[in-house]
Amino acid sequence: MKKADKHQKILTAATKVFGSKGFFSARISDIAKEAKVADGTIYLYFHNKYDILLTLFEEEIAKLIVDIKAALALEEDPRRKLYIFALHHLKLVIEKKELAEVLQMELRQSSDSVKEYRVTKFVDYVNIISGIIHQGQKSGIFRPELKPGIIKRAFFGALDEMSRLWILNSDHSYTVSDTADEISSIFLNGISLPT
Amino acid sequence: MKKADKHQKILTAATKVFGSKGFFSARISDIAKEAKVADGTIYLYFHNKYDILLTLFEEEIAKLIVDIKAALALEEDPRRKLYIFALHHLKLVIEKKELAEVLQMELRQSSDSVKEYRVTKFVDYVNIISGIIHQGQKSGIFRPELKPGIIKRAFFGALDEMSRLWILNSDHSYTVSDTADEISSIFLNGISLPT
DNA sequence: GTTTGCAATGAATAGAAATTCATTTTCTAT
DNA sequence: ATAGAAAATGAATTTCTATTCATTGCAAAC
Repeated sequence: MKKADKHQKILTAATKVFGSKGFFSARISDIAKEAKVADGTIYLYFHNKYDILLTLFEEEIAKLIVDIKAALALEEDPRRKLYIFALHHLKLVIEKKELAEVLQMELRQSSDSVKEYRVTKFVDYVNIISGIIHQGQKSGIFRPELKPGIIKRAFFGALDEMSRLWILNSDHSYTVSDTADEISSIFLNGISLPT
Repeated sequence: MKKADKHQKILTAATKVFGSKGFFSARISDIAKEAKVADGTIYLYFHNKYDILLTLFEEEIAKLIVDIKAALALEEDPRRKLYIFALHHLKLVIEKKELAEVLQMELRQSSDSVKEYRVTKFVDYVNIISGIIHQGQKSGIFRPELKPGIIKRAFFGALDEMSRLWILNSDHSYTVSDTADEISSIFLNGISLPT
């Protein structure tokens, strides 16, 4: 097995374990077991437990940003873009459940190092939304008096809370597309100028 | 000092410590120090570390639900009610910063016991919103095809995400009332029937 | 002033788990 | 086939901190 493979294998295992038990309750030996390597092997690839979490963020959120930007590049209309963002985000939550669980929990930790991290990668992701709002305001589709800084948060928060419902309760009363429809519909009605 | 005082003193200290370091990184000795009691004293009032967290939820969220229900009882119009909820919630975040931090973080933990807890108290709180939506739909003010189960989440998520911004970044670009205005305005526009 | 019972203390204990490292296994080049 | 290097192993060590409990302090009762 190539070195890169084992790096990824450990990260995948860590995602699973962190996702189900949370960072603090996860033991290195759990991750090792899941990845089918010895405990010590993990230290050949990562400095320590926290480094695994950081690397996971770094690599996974980066991928995510690339993906969603690619999807958005195909659209011009800000209204469509907002919908695409919602759909894409919610799909991700279903398809990469474990990763979503890790993000859900760990982004909220208040350890200083996570705080510092958050202001880089995570904010990049959320700023994609304010970009869309901005564009819509410039082209006269969205109400100009609304603050993109608040809307991006509100919109992201709305999506994120739905994820929480799905992840924590395994509740699937609502489908991804119903939810994306309904949330973007509320927001689009809420922020669009009357025509 | 009366017994009840010390119980409260420890809870207050715990709120502060959990809020700033998170449950897992907080040491019992940190809490003891903050409360100005000996480590052992804490065990005269609580069974264990986790019991402190649970009690904190139990007592504080209960107070919160009572408060907000009282404020809402004074209003009849569902549109006003939604605004009041937003304002009340955001005010709380500012006034009881440490409690808000604890809720932010700990409600997202995936330990089974927290999960179980969440389905009782916390859901009661969020259900206040769906109650308002329901009322508004019955009286023909809100679009009837929207699902209260999604809206409540979206609305709560939007508020909660703003809290996160304030708590984690000490960012105060936006005031409480501006934010409550803007978020409830977006939602009210988004969910109301055209008049 | 002494006894009694409850509350508080904090040093000692115990358990858990992150990390290390001497040893073993696997791979690579000759 | 074999030496030497590189990677992997997992038992032993170290660290950390929740919890315990023998001791001390204190206030009311007698």
